[in-house]
Amino acid sequence: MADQLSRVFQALADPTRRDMVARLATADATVGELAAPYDVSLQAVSKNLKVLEGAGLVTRSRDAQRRPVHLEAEVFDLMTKWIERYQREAEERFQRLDALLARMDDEVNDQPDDEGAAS
Amino acid sequence: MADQLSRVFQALADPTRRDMVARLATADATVGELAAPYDVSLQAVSKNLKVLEGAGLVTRSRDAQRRPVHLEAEVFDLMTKWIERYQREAEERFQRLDALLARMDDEVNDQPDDEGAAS
DNA sequence: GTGCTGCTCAACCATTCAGTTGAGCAAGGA
DNA sequence: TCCTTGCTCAACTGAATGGTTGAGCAGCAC
Repeated sequence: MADQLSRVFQALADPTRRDMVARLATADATVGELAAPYDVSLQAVSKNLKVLEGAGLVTRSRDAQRRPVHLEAEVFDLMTKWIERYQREAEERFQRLDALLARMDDEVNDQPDDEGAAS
Repeated sequence: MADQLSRVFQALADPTRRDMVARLATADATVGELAAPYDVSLQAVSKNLKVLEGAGLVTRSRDAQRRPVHLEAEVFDLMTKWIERYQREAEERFQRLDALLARMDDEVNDQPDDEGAAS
């Protein structure tokens, strides 16, 4: 099976599942409540919940016949950590490039009559 | 076609593509360079790059026969904005629940002999 | 018990996806 | 000019995905 990070990204790649997560952020809900707004079968919603559950984004408990669904928001950290790492690396690289360009610019300005400076 | 946010999540759901993004964070690379570490055909890598490109995570330019690949890190913001919104909502909800529990606890402590306090 | 509600499981189907191979194209280098 | 390099496109394949329907089960209500 894929690693959790892959499963989280995969789970959120579907607009319906993202919408479910969005709604669960404000309140827990039963499968039926979650299914109501969508024009698909209850079974399809149940399947999507299984995907979210497999990614660790959601847990299901039991209350008589109902299976209330609860959002586990901590899993978001997995993603944000990954994203921020490479966002930061790319940003730092951009800064270095910027500094390099500035330095080259300075050298040109410091020696305006250098025979190599003009093209 | 799916919306961009879906395409970004979808693109990053694959470990190979995430690894490519990770490597592109430190330096641009050609298709061949990117393909080198993986045990798949060049065409497969080219296809994965197309997915990343479709998500806006990457752009390709031209340098003679080579097609240098460049990471566009700004797209990460799309994801982090989505994530942070619902992370925040879930967090606030948790805070409210916490406050409610604290308030209930206070009421019990304030009126310890209330006939309704004990079950 | 019987029946209703809320949900899951199993089987199936169409579509998408990640990989393959084979062909071909653009841009130097001989 | 022909060859090599670096890559893309097209067609195919097997596996996974997202949906369907039908059956069935757990937990109340009667």
